[in-house]
Amino acid sequence: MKLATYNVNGVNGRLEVLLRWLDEATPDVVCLQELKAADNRFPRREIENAGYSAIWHGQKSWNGVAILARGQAPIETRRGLPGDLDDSHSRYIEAAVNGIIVGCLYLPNGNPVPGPRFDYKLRWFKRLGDYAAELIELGVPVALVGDFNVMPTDLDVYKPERWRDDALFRPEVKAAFARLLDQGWTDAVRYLHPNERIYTFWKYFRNAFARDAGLRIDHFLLTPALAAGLKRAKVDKSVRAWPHTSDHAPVWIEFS
DNA sequence: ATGCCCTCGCCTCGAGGA
Repeated sequence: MKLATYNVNGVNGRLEVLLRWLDEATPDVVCLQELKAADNRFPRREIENAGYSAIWHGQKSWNGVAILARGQAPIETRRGLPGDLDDSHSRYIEAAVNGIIVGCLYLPNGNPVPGPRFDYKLRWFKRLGDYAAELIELGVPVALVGDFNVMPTDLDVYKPERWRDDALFRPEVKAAFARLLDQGWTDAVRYLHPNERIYTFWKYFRNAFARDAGLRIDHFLLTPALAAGLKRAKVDKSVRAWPHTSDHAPVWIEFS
């Protein structure tokens, strides 16, 4: 099974790039983030014509997540993270697909630090941790996939010293990610490539992609049974160089 | 220390992104 994640930065503005990548990469299941589109603006027909069924949780202008599956319909199991009924951001959707549970998430950015946005990020991360603990206790195969907006270690940042005070790299945020690993989740890309510099995002500014000034912030967290079957992991870096591309590249893993 | 670029909205600049 080939499972992918792609922060598209606007699903309609990015539709041509998304469809081209789906055609070339043919992932079985795809988690999308930053749709930046209301539910009725999701390009369902174009994605179905590409061979994918989808569920999505949209929002006008901001956020928005979706799960796509090739040749089958994802069965929605959750929409929105538990723990705060007043949370209006569309940042989590979950489905049963291909015999596993896939949670697609877009964790808050959190900048500037300090401030209400950073507080919201920490609260959201706490809710994710509480829910992830429940999921892993179930003993069923689960993948938590998406844009976590955290670089877990110095190896995941082109210039760590420049990012120390940023919401993506603050100690509290790295600690929240580490707590997920302590629960028993496996960071799939890092597990397969323990010492490699791997980035999934490059700013649009300052020619960051050409300089390879990147960050690794898009992740796959796997329960033990899924991690045991891991075969490959790759960033489709070439997509980041396409015209009108996202600032993130698609990332995928393969497992049995 | 800041802006660099890019998205969306109802809009030709502002907010947010990371």
